Amino acid sequence: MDTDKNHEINLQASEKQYSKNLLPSLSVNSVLFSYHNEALNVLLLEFAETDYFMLPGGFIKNDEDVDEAALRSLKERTGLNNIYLEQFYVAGKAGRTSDPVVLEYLEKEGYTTTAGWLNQRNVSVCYFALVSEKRVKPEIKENFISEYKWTDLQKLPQLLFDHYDIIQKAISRLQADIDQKLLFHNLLSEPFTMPELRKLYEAVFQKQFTRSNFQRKMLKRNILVRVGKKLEGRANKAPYLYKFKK
Amino acid sequence: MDTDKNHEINLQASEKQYSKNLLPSLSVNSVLFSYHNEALNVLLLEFAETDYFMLPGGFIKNDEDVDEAALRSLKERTGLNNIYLEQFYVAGKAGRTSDPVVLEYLEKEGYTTTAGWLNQRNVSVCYFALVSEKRVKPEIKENFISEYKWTDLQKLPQLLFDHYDIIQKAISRLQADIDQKLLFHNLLSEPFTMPELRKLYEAVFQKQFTRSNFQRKMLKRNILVRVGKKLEGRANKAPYLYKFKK
DNA sequence: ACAAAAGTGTTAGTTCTACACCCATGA
DNA sequence: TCATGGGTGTAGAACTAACACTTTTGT
Repeated sequence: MDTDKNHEINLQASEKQYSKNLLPSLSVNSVLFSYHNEALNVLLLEFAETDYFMLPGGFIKNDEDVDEAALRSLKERTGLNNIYLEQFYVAGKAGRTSDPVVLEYLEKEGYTTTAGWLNQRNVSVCYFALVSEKRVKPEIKENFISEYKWTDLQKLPQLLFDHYDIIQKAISRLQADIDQKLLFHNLLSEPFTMPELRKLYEAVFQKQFTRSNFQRKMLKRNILVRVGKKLEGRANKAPYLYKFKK
Repeated sequence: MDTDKNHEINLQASEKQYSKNLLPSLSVNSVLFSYHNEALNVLLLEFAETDYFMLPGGFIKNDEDVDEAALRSLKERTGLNNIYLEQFYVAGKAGRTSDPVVLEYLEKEGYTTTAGWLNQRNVSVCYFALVSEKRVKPEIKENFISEYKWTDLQKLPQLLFDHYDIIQKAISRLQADIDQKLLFHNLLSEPFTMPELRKLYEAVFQKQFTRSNFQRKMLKRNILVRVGKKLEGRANKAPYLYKFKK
């Protein structure tokens, strides 16, 4: 009974998507990381002035690779072209998109349950992206989105759906890949100093690294080139500047 | 023009799936690994007596988690319940399901392009599964599938779609996870000997491990318990037997 | 006794870790 | 000249890799 009814609802919503040449029941979500103020930040969107936040996402066109869809939706949102993007997870739980906060809001505002993309069955292919600070100017044009903000990972607000879990999985994957794939150069603007690089690692792994050993380890990998000295007005020895070796 | 036509085709096929309560455009595929004859094997299905093979897969019910769908389709195919299953990739290229071999076969046999699940746009959530040898009795009930076989990874036949890439990605992920998540105990039947365990590692990584060092490394991790000696009729010292410590 | 293959030991080399020491800079 | 913080050195521990030696077993 009840499942039959839900099925009808899904079918209708799905046909709407098809009419726009979009794959039904499927979407992408992106965990967009930046490094700012010595902390790892993530881009969040506020849902309808509820103080609840969510990850940016988008749908997939019929004739478009899923990877392309992720790149396109980020480009549309941030204007950025050369973003490092990595697929890391599929969120596929059946009930993942029925969030009480959203349902209550829709009911209060008089939306029918077929109103939009919010509460139908949805499987999401999740990506994380790395961007240098300040390169991004997000734009909000979607329905239900009232605001965006960069949030320190240690101070996450309340998140809708399963987006908290998705963020945690993104962090795990970033930690696993940052060394192997040398991802850090997507988060720092060149040139950078060794202490800056170390603090980035400390933000990513949420732990301290011994200063001297960290420097030795990075230098031994032969992936950095010194490009001079940093002459800052600080009461200490000026650190060297480094660039990432191509 | 042409894209509009394809769109119509997809929509029709999609509605067929909905009528069976299945999510459209989305499926799961499983790379089912076993360890047999000192080699890593993978379960493949032959497509319509063409000598081309493919991975087992299945669709996702409307009210079912994607993970559940993967488990269910494996259970239906192999009868196994407690399988280790891990999601590792999403194959999402737009053209991935149009394989010339399949298209030619369908045309030759007089199928229309809306005939089945074979050549519509499809995004596949990929899992790898680990099973002890001999526990599996695959059954073939699908259309177009003429045979199944376990194949040595070093002797793969020609594969349809992007299934070769998927298998390679599965191996990479298995290599990355086998130590961390102690996956080997899903591939060996207990009790096992240290040489057997070593040969499993050599099959997974396709390289030799020094006998003495491998033993030391595994024992130091404190995850194995000796349960006696193997008294085999072999002209050499009988190796110890081990079980996996829970 | 011998071959085969398992268990154990040894040694040199490398890497990790903690900490000490020195150096440059601005107040 | 002092505090701050970056750069470099070093000794001990831990880990790695190659190889030698010993033990068990069936023929």
